[in-house]
Amino acid sequence: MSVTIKDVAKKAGVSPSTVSRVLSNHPRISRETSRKVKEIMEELGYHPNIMAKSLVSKTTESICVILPKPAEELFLNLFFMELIRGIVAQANRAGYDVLISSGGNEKEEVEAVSRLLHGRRVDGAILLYSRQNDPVVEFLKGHDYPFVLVGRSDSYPDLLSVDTDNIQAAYDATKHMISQGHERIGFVSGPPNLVVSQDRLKGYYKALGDAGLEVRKDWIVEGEFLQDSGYRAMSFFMNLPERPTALVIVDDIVSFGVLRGLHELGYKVPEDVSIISFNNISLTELSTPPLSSVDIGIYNLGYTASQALIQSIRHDDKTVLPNRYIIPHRLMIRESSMYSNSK
Amino acid sequence: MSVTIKDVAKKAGVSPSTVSRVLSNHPRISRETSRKVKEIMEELGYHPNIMAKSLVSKTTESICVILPKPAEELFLNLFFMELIRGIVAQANRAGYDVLISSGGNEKEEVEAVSRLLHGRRVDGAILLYSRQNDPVVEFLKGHDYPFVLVGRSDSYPDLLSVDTDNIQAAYDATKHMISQGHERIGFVSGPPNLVVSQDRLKGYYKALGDAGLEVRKDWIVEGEFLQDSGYRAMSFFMNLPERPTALVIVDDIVSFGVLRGLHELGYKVPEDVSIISFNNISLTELSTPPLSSVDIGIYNLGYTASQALIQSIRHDDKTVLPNRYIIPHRLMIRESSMYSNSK
DNA sequence: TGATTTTGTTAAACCGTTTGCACAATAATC
DNA sequence: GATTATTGTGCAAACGGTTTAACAAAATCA
Repeated sequence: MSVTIKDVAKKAGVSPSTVSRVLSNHPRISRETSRKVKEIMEELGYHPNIMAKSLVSKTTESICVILPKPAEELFLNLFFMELIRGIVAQANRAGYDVLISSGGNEKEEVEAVSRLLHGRRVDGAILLYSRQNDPVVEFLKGHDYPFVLVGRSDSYPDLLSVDTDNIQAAYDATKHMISQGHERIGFVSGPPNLVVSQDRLKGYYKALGDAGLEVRKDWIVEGEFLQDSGYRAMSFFMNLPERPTALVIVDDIVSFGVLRGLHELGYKVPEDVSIISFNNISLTELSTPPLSSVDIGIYNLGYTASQALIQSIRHDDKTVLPNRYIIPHRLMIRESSMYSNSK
Repeated sequence: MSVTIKDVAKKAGVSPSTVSRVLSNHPRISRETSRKVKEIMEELGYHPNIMAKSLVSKTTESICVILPKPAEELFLNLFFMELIRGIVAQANRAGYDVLISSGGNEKEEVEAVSRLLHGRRVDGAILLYSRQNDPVVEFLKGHDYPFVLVGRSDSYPDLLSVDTDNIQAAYDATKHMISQGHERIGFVSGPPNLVVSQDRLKGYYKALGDAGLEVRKDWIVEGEFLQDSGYRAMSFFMNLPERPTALVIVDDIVSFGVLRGLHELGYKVPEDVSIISFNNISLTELSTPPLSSVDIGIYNLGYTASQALIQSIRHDDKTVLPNRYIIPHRLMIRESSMYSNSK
């Protein structure tokens, strides 16, 4: 049927092993033989059978990405796609293929991962934003399979992971507001049990502290990563006798809620309230006004995760590799915070 | 190292072939043997080596998805992720794995696909929104590999494809505006060379015709799938002596531009202008006001594509399969078009 | 009861590669 | 010129399964 190494060997008048050696650039193959064999391969349209190859080499040159179960927060799709792009780009460059898998629930996820790794279909796995006590993590750890975590590295500080420095990111965002002249800066946080919420809050505290500004509990509101949370936070702030003039918001999607609320009440952004949030999903440029946001380099997160995983797969244990990568962030200042608050 | 079929065989006191037969539910295996072997497999933690299996079976139980080269229009990410979710869900259910691939340019894409299919790494491919004269399509067609097109089926009417009935979708959207009492309905189209723009325009014409409404060339504007296009279309319309009271817009992202422009000029949606657009990407609910949109079932497109491809891979040529699947759409009516225009 | 069919199992070949070892031919060394 | 190293290639055994053909034992038939 399809042309094999033997066909090439026969036609070239050499043994299959020689052909194989030509393929892998074995040093002991003569210039001449190599040339001839390659010619025949071209002529016959030979393509190595990846399955056969990985059967003997015990390595598949591919990795898998486990998508968290169906994202309730739809906008996460933007996140994931960007991550996947980064992952695929780097993997392909390194000669690896990427397999996407997802399960309806945790049990199915473990089954999928188990099939892929036990069945020797992939060499390692990338986990996206895993929750704490993730059974998939336990599985992978238990079987010593190579894998890398994207985000939430704090839940598993000893594991290979790629993450954002959320404390610093929040520090920078808050600092930006301060440098615009704001002194009354509120914070809209996410679910308090998530490390990302905690870290961003910490950065906010730190920036206020460093600037000698007072922390006011009533200028901090917790919520979900949902538009509605933003809306509610906004009405809370706007009803205060003393209102913040700037808001640092834990996620872009929450900002959309805030924007909408402010718009309904007739407040102007950034004149009445300045806003900056996190993640810089592609919608931030589209909102009215365009939203300042901390770009956390999502593509880069994926790219680096892929790289780290492949490195760890190929690793020969002679040297020791870093197990934690922090991707730099940067402020994307847009209209929503372009206003100098001169008292 | 890892436990093989032979280990199981030895421990169970049977031959490897028997174990293999147990695995594939061969009818001639006795109840008793099967039970015992399965027990041992469980005990030893046996997992079949997929590589070995597919080496002999010449089938990999996996498919690949070719991502178009880096989307300039970022929002396409939402599209793709949703599609991929659908593809992966159905593939996994059918016992197939999904491999994601993307190339920086057309040449690389062909190389990637060639490696995957010639190398017997995957059994078939899914192409997302391929352009016309796609070299990847030519490659797959030329080698008789199974594949399916998502969208743009009109460029290749004879190939297996999954698509939306864009004419009908636009017809329905326009009809909706008419039923709200609008008689001056404008259309914001996309690039005129794309089949999707053409089809949606056709549907718009048809609906107007059926309702006995006049088609006015100055109420039709062409542009890109970009926010800016919407903005420009909006200013064009608003400067006309006789302005439309409703707009049918070829894509959600374009609508965002329109919304923004209207907002800046102080027009109210839907009171001054009603709006509906297409695709219902997850942002439509977030805009101010929430945007009416024709949901084209993106997840479903992916799901069906996956199904169709796997069916075609497994197909035994005895029966003939449909080669074109149309995914139903439905109107998602939100605030932007909830206004009865009584003259 | 002997012949025939059915049932359950196995031995061996094969799928397409890689790779350790052997070996001849050539080159380098003394 | 004999000895040793180097270079280029082939043989055959894996890798972990599936599958064809063969066969003994049990069941069915006449």
